[in-house]
Amino acid sequence: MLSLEFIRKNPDAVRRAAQLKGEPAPVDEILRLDGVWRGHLHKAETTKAEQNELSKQFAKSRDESLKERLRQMADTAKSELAVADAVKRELDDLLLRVPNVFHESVPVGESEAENVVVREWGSKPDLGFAARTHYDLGEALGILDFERAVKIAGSRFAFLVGEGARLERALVQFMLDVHTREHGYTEVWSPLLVNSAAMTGTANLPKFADQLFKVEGRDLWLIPTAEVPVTNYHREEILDADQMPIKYVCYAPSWRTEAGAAGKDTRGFIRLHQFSKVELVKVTTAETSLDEFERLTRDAEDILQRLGLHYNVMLMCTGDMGFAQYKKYDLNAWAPGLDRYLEVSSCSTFNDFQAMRANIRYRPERGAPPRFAHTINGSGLALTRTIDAIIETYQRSDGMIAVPEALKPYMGGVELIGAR
RNA sequence: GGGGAGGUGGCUGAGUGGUCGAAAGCACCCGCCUGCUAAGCGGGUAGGGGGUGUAAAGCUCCCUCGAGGGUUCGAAUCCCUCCCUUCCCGCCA
Repeated sequence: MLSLEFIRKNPDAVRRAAQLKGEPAPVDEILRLDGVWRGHLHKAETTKAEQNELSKQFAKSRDESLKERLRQMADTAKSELAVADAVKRELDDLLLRVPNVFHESVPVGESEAENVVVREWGSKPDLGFAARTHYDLGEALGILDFERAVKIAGSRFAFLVGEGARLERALVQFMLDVHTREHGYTEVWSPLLVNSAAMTGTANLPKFADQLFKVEGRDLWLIPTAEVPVTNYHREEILDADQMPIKYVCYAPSWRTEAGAAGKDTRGFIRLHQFSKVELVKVTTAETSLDEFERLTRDAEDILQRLGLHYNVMLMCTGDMGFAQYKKYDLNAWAPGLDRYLEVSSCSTFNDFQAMRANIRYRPERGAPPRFAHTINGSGLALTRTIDAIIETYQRSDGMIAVPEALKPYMGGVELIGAR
């Protein structure tokens, strides 16, 4: 969230950022309630101060004639505070609904059409024959099964079978190994159900409740990304600056309702209610967050390069970047069969927006007052669509799929999927 | 699931109605002392919010002893609800 203080001092900047993001922002209502809140709070606190003073006198003198005044003061302080608290709750709720501002390097734009490709790696492969889609190939090879998933769970679910499931496991191992051994991340295994406080910390609540699966009758939600539990790992903590940046990598399944995506990507292994992801999360100081964000993006890109997949890096424009993000890159891998790019990673930095919600702070130096940390995350990578890109990029004219060099050590001797 | 114990500052741990945001110890910081280090001596060290201030500093007030309610002029201390930790029993991958 943005702090009340920041909104007080920069109401126009907040309004402008929200408008360019295409998000509503109740700035006027916040400023109004802020005045009301402070009025009642001030009254409550001054009354309380008088009461405390007189109460001390009473403790000494036991002068019963003071009691009636004390009682009145207590009543006044209590009722004023009750009003102040009620207004503050309303205010806090509105604050959670104000979108983040964005970095000056973010292009202004309304839709994905105004996103900017900042770099590309590799080129579209020339297969020498008509490329088939991953779902066509996958079903033919028996490594992807959508029909049976419908029977078990419904649409937007899938089974990976045999060498398909093995491919997913190989990718997970490969990515975790690279990020832990070469990029310096600490591996984390986390709860896959989290409470509302955690969801609020990463800004999935209150605005995006309809995107989440909820456990009936309990304050537990299925995570839409490991970003939620891992970022919240340090909630309510004050960290030491010298232990930062903190870097975690976490493999976890993710669940999303895909509300609002009806009819979109219904075909194929692209947009599912459940998918796997290796997630990168950093908690950094204010000074280093932009650099660390660039590095995290490169760490994710490194996986694509090692897999030999053509991709681009796209800088999201204001209208396409989202409520909480301060700056965001998407990594899009080329899928020759689909003849389009697939978003395999989304890397974002949040400034102190999430840290403020989750109350993650650090002490810049010994004895200094705590500051809010900066949080960063990105997929490194999403498994589902990476598998699509691999299948379509490494397909052969005979319908079999070559295993990328980097994955061979993880495939238990399988070098060609479909050969058996 | 049943029963017992317990949640206090960075840590350990006192504190059962007022003078307690909180003894003491540890840790850490600043001085002094000292060939150097250690020891010793003195001082300091929680977080949040409001007001004032151009701002920083400062001053001042309020809140916070797991969370939320309640009793009381006054609550870390009494009462209620919830959460969590731990031990014993039961169950279980």
